[in-house]
Amino acid sequence: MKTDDDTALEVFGFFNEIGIINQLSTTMLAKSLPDGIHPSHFSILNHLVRMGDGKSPLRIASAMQVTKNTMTHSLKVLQDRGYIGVEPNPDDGRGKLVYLTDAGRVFRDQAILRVTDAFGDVIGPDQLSIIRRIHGDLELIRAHLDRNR
Amino acid sequence: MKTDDDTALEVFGFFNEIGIINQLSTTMLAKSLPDGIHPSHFSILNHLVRMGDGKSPLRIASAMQVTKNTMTHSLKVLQDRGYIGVEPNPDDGRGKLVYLTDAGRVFRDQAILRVTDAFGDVIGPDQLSIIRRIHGDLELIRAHLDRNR
DNA sequence: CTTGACTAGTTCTACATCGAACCATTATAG
DNA sequence: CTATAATGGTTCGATGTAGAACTAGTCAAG
Repeated sequence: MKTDDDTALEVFGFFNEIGIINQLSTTMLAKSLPDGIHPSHFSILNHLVRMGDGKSPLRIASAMQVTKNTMTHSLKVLQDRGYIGVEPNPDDGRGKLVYLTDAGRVFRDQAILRVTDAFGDVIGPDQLSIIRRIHGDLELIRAHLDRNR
Repeated sequence: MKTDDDTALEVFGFFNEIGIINQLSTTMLAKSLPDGIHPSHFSILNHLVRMGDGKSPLRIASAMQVTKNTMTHSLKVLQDRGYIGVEPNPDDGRGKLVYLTDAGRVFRDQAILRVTDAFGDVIGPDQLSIIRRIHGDLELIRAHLDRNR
């Protein structure tokens, strides 16, 4: 019969597996990006392209699951590189809005190509079918964790 | 018909989901550990308890998927706290061996209780069944990434 | 033996990230 | 209206982590 302890180990083992996969994939991603651009920066650009820009820093932070102070820092890096522009929100004196620049879009598109290449070398048909199989379940877990934070 | 780009987005979305789950679970874990003990530190203690101590720093680093310089740092923290002892390897003048102290074992056991509590509040039967369902697939992905690093 | 390649750990520097304290603006209650 | 609470961002200090260069010990080839 299963004890609570067994269950705990099961849960812990699961998140451990998640952590290592994250570690390995982040490292792969980092290696296929140019120097000075961290995976998290790329992720922000990608988010803005896919979801549309003109979002507030706080909204982006929430989507990326990082704190707002981290987002302040990351946006500064992207702004210094000329990939985004940050402007005050005309409707709210406290807020700001983030826009992609042309350079930002170009950089993101080129980065996608390089990243796709790098991952294509490692992710074969077998892995792809696993990814497709469990993606929905991962979404459920993520949504649940997010809701019960 | 599916293009390469669609596939890339699928793969990217998968790792993104993994990253967010990792982020959320790490944050949960961090909150249920006492101040000054990072999840990665806890993970090392846990590893030593489960796999047996007397391992070299490099072996532990490899198991945790961090670099050896990171491991040097983490072990120093654990040693300062009195949770581990580090001794020279009698069979290899270059190497060292890591041992758990009694305090380390006690701390780990207490931490397990607190962590189990915290996760028990969030992980219900539905989540547990998902975890059981996809754990094997995650192992496959992890092993593949590890092999093709 | 001795030299050159390899391995185990450390140190240094850089950076992403967090928590906490803080400022400015907006919203709400009395 | 005014005082208080809540919200959006920034700044500061601390810390985990990676990459590169380095030291010291081991191993292998001649």
